[in-house]
Amino acid sequence: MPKVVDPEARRREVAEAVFRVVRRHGLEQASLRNVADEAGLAIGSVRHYFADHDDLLRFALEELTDRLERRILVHVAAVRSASTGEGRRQAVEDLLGELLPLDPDRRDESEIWLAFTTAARTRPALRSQARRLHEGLRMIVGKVLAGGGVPDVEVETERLAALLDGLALDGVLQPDLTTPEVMRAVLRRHLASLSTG
Amino acid sequence: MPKVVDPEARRREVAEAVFRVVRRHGLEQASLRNVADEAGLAIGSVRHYFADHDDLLRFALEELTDRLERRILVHVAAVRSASTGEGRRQAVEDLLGELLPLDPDRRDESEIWLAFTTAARTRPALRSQARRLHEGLRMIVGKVLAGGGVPDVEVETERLAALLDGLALDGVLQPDLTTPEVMRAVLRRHLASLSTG
DNA sequence: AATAAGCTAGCACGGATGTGCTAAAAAGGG
DNA sequence: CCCTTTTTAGCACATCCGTGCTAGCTTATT
Repeated sequence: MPKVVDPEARRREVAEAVFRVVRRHGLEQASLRNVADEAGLAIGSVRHYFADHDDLLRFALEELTDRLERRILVHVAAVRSASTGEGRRQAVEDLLGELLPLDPDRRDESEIWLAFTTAARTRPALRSQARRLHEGLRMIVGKVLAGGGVPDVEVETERLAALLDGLALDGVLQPDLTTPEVMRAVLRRHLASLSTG
Repeated sequence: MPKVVDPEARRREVAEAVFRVVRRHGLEQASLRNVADEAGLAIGSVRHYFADHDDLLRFALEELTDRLERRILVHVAAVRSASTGEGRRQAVEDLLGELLPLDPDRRDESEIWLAFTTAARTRPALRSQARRLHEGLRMIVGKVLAGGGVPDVEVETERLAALLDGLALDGVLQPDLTTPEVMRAVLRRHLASLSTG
């Protein structure tokens, strides 16, 4: 009977506003007021869709996870179909590159990822989702390595995953030093050393 | 004529209080009030030693940098003196291990490092010091690799530095998964692959 | 003992934050 | 057309923040 608004779509729009605020001014500035302003809504409207502030941030992190997962899954299929050799090498590089701030879109996503995962250390509301994201990434990396016949999969998984996390961190915090070219070169070098070593 | 208090020592004590608050509750909780409470001082006393809030955080980050630098420099000498072979390998591992959360002390330091460097992205007051820290670490890693006769020093420096950053990040955020043993194994594996590859 | 300076304590202000609550507005089904 | 229910808007309150000020305390020197 009333104005019908897909509540899930609305929540996603608000999450987008959260992302923009976080990118520009950091997670600690993602207050209800700032987010509502950024979304062009009144604070009361935002609160109608979210139980409280924690609920808002939690949903935003879930949204980020979903988006990332969707993007990665496409590449997983590509790696599977690219049977072997050079084709597979490129597919793996493309897959892992999705986790690095190589272009403006992925840069935004990495900035948001970094803000949320680090915040999760002291924000209980974010911990479980941050944990899920962390484990999901390890699972993907582990499967890629196992599929490539890399020995010592456990250590190598953590090594590659840590390298990706570190590259993303550096690329976000010192983008003029850790440029996309540098990140690509490092990733390629690492993958090459896994094949020969 | 008045009670004489070494002001620099006082500033360092307050910085310690900042560190404790940051470790426990995050950088965004390091307000003048919380820090003063933690230090057992009145807010007015803290403000007597620091021009403003930015000055406090800036000094704390400089203090962290100094402490880290002092610890690393000892190991640099050790690496230089350990001429070659197994002795050098262990010395290098010990040096780089200082940058990882391998024990409670270094864990504290890594937590604080992560909080400050990530905060520097959106806090202008911290940017220059965070930059200096970042570059200092690269310099150390670069020299270690060059001294070890590693080819492609530039790419390898960024690769190892990113790996260390990533390991520290994971060790801080998921300490039950990325344990000291895991970190040590990954670091050792990486260093080994540099020698043989 | 008097004094002058460093040091400590804390009040007051304007602004921001999360949340409880109320009331207006909007719009599709009767 | 009207009514019901979702959606929107916003006020009010307690709390916290950084900072400008102003006193009072403490103590080494004269």
